[in-house]
Amino acid sequence: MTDTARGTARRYGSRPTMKDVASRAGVGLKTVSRVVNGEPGVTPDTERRVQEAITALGFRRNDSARILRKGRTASIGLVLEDLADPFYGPLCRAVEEVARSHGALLINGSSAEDPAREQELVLALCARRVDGLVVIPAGDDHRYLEPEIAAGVATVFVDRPAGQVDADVVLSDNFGGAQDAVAHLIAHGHRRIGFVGDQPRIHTAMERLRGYRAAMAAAGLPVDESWVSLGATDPERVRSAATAMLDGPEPVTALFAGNNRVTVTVVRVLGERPQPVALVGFDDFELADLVRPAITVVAQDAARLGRTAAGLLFRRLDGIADPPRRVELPTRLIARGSGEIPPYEG
Amino acid sequence: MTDTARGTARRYGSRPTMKDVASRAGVGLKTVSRVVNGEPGVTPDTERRVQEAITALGFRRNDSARILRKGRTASIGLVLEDLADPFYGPLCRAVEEVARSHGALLINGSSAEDPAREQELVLALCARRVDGLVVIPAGDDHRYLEPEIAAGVATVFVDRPAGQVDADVVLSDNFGGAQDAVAHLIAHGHRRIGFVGDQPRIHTAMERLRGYRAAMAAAGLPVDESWVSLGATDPERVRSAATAMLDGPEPVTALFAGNNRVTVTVVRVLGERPQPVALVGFDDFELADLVRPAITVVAQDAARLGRTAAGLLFRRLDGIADPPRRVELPTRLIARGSGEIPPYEG
DNA sequence: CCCTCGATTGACAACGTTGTCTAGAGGCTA
DNA sequence: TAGCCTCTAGACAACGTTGTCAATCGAGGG
Repeated sequence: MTDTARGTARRYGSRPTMKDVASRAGVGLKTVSRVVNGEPGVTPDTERRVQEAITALGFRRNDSARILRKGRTASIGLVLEDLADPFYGPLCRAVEEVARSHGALLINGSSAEDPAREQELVLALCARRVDGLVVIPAGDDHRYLEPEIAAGVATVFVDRPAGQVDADVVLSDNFGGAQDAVAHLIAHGHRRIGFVGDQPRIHTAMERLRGYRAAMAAAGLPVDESWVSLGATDPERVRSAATAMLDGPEPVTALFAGNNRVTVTVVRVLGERPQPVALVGFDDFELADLVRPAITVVAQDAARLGRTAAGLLFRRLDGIADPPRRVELPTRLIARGSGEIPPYEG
Repeated sequence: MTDTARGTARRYGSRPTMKDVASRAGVGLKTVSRVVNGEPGVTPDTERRVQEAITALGFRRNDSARILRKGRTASIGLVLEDLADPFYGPLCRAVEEVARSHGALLINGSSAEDPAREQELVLALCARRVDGLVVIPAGDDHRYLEPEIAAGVATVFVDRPAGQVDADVVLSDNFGGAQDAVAHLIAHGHRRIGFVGDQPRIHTAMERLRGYRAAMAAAGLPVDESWVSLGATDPERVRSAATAMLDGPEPVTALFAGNNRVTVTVVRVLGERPQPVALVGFDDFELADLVRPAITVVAQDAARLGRTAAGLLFRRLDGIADPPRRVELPTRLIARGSGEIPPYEG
């Protein structure tokens, strides 16, 4: 296929290049480049001829080649746990908005809480030469990122700290939020309070557990180990864990649910029981105010987490190289009723 | 900076290339390429030397260059309305999973329901030479995509049909679902039913309106135009639209809410009124069963929409070139109570 | 009329990878 | 030992763009 032939009838699947545009417009390659990029030094007449050729051929600049040449991809990577989780949607969107305001695209992937998959995704993004990474860690050892960070891939961790790597991190005050939640229940007369949390290898789960224990200790209350469940995340296991606490030998009179999915399941479980049971959940969720009783929660601002992280990232990309920061965002207890239910002694 | 120097101490921000690995291992460039890609024809000893050099330098293949050379990016683009919307999270995740199973990454962006932004995003993705596109249209004219589609960018539209362009499309049965919803209300004795829908330029909004009218007509019921509200999407306007219908001269006794966000707002409005009002919402949402009364909805399977679309897309990428398909997925009426509330005559 | 200067334009190399092709080493057969 | 074949390995071009630099042209000044 000759260049002339390409200029008029191209094969399906192959796209015209600047060379094709150039030969059709009767100008040099570099002139096309100048027109495409709006660089000065092209007469209006030449520019018009080039524009016509561009339109006629349906030319669109190949950014792969541009990226290769320029060394910057104008894209950032986001690795999170699960896009379908309502907590991460707003976070992702917030990161996207910041990226957009800096002219960057967002490539993202879900780790499904699997460290191997997290690593695979992160390294795939590095191979694409994303300018920076926002990572919600699934694993607890990120040393595999060291060569990448050393090579200049700006990296910010969100929601959970990185393992074994010194980098920017943006967290919620999980410890303080959990303390507030449990203190709220204690203030309403509860002494036996259960905690249904996430996998123990997840940092937020342990921080929330720590907050739970601290609040209990601060009130001089003992914690029976049968009141603590970790790692039950699927609805069925959450259900049986909660039921065991409520019907056990030392029955709890209130529950603190460790994340939004756990809360939703616990709400269902409690709804089936004859007597009301107090509940505070970590993470706010839509309609929490419309369930009866309305659910008291410790709210994190997911969008703010994302915005803050992306902001830090672009700060790094702008060349600011001060030591890694650790930002902790406050949580907010939203009392809606379910936390004020007094203890019910069966 | 000499090649030797690069091999030992590289400048921050510049990464080693295959050339660096090759000179460090004392082999040719192509041999490194072979090792990196697991191609045969390398003796174990040579391979070991190359691997050592790779590890020592922290080499990672530059996929930008690879993409440029191979012509395939192994990435697909997804343009949707808003990632923070709980309807799109699962859809996005489903597309991602299909992409992953085909070894592709997902680049996505939110159009924020703005046609100009949709076009900007789509064309940016085309410039990146994504292999294919999944688009949830915001605009109604997609002729700007014609050169891209002609050039081989496989494109599938989801949730709403494309405008002026012949391409694969995956939809929910919005018309049928709306009919079901309204018929359900009619079956429970309602004769004056209001519809609070999305912007009229959105295809799904018009289809649902059409279903509403068809169901009313099928039951021989007149529709007072004060019962139809289109375009009120923000909570404040939905609130006043619903209130106007409920308190107007021809007050409605039931409401059909046109999408998940509208439904949530309407639930709030109804919760503040003394007497119960029947409601069916389009789109299911978490906790719809826990609100009192539990909300009857017409459910779409967002994940299935995404899976189906991505499946069609990869079919095209595998070279199957039959005429564009239009797939319509069924909706499901989930009766939970709010639709069975009988008419209350104030 | 010649020289200079600024503006416009294009030739060429480079970005880092992969596909093609060829060279060389070594083993086997006749 | 010659001839052939297989296997390993590297040289080189190409992908489509952008940065550098040099060439050309017209205008204006001496």
